[in-house]
Amino acid sequence: MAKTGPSRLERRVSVIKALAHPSRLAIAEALQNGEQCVCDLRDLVDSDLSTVSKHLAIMREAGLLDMEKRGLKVFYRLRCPCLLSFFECVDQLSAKSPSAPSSRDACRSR
Amino acid sequence: MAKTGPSRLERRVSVIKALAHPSRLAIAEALQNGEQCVCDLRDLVDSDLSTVSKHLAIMREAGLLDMEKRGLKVFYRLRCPCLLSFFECVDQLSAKSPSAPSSRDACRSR
DNA sequence: AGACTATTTGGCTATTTGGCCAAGTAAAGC
DNA sequence: GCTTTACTTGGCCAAATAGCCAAATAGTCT
Repeated sequence: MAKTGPSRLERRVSVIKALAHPSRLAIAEALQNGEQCVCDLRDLVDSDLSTVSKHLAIMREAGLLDMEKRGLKVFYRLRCPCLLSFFECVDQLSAKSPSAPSSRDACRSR
Repeated sequence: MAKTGPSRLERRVSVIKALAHPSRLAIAEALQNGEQCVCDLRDLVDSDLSTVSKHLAIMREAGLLDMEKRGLKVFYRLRCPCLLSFFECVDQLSAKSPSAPSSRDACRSR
């Protein structure tokens, strides 16, 4: 039963990669307020529809998004609201300038 | 005072990008157990020392790591322990197969 | 069926990223 | 001051990623 598949590390990386792009991150942020169709998201990130569609495919394959077709439109939504806490962590890390002198306590929890 | 600098989105992206690579993520995970020197981390990810050093620079510039030179060795440590909760979120997202039928409740908190 | 709208997919190039080697720097030991 | 150890930096090439256009698909409407 050689059901090896991607390791935990690889799965983690694919989720993180799916957020590691300005347009994709902006999409994830926007979807925190509820589902949106592809054309709305295209307006948000202002790039070609095909480009947006490919970004969404990456996020979907990483497990970030669910899609649902209703009529002509396809609606995407976050599969997990835990992104909120995820972003809080990211913001704490990005709050201070890189390795600045007094940055040792960028997060209070230490 | 045109002190624009990188936007919040760009800063978030740079933190996330710094984790979006198997070696870098493995390093971040390892550092959850405390600081390590570069040569230890090189053993961990098993690539050229120069490659590891560049990975560490990326993580440092993103604000993820602090470095400290003691004697000949350079020690790196996480600047923020909130990565734990970050990874919990990532794991919830990566736990289920992409958009599988019954995956709507990959996270209980909904 | 044909036209129209919304989205995805394929193909192509341009840019970015990753990794190795070689050279450079910095602290320690002799 | 020369050697060794521990790392960083620069250069170069290969591979991955991003974005655009054109073509394909799917659902609506007439």
